Amino acid sequence: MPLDEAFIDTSYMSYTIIKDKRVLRDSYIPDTLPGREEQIFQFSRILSDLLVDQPPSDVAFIGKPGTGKTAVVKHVIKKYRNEYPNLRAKFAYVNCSQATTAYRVLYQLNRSLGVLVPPSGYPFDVLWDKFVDAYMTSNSRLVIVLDEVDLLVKRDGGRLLYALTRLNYDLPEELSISLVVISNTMDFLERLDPRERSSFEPNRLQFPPYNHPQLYQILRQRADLGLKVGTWEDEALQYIASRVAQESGDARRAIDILRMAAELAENERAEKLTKEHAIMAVDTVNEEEVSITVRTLPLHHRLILAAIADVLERPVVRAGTGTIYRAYEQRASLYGVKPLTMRRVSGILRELESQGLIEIEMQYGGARGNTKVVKKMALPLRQMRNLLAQMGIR
DNA sequence: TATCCACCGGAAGATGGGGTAT
DNA sequence: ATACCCCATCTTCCGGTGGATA
Repeated sequence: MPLDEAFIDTSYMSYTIIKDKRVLRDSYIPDTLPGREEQIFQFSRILSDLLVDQPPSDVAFIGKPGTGKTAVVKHVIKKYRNEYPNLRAKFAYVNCSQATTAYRVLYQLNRSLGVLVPPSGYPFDVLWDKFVDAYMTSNSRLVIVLDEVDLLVKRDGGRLLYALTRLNYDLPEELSISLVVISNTMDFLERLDPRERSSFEPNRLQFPPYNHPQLYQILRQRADLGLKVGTWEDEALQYIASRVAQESGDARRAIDILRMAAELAENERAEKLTKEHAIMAVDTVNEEEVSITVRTLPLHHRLILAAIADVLERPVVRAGTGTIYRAYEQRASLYGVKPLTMRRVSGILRELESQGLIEIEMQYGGARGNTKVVKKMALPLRQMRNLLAQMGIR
């Protein structure tokens, strides 16, 4: 018997529940996607034009966060790459949340064609020409996936989309560019100006929120792959599934909760992941998420958040933009910085809303005027205060 | 019916900080 | 060193908005 065996403490191992942590992250893409069979079928069918060397039509994936849009795209593209290695087609995937400007998207596209250009400092036209040149000589059809395209369109107004679709008219028969755009909402299509809309009319693939049985299947799949046999109770999965189905149908969130529940169970050296762990995990995931986003917030965003807490503390006062702004001015002078303008603060309130840190409701009319009113924060006031205090704002 | 209040949100320009090329 | 680029963040400016009020 090996000598060192006696010196290794293996007792903690018997409590281990997690088998493969990667599986419990939402970036992991499993071999099958429960509940998205129809979308996979549709998208595969659209791409199948490539098999007869025809250009596939453009597609728009529409659906709320965590409804499997990105997963379906990656899944199907992977399948095509594996099953048809000799296909005369290239796929390029760009996530516009990392590349929010036309310049940076083009930078990514160049890279995926093997052209290295500087990440900034170059004239846009040069990047465009390089891209076109590189594509012309590639001798294959191109499918460009633009994930979170609404972020790009918001800034760029869709000029890049227009340029890319227009390019098709100048290409020879055997070349083509097809766009697959992914978006949370449909309103980015309305943001495009009329000229663009007439040349860009994608097929629409809807991604509805997952329901309870679908979420259960997803969790079941992750548990089977990522957790050890017999270390979890079915009830826990059912609880997460029903909870998430009610509030959002967001699979990403369900998977997060499952992972957190498993970690909680391990931490207290439980033998099994139970429903109680799942219940606790819901709150913990919330806290963790908020804490992470608040930590990355710039100074003035934090001051505004603190000002909102100040105002909400006095329930008599309406937490409208004006009141919040005056509280923020005090915070700023206390902190010794020059306050931003009201226009800017108004915009930041919207930013905080879209980051899920506050809830806003519009109130129209009256002598009090039109204003945003903050209804509540993502965490109880005390917790939010603590968080801000940790960052020197008290 | 006109006006006003108190804020909304688009557009455009300023600012400052990153970069490249010569 | 100089002359260009890109770009996020703010400021400035300004035409809405809709019930309350005169």
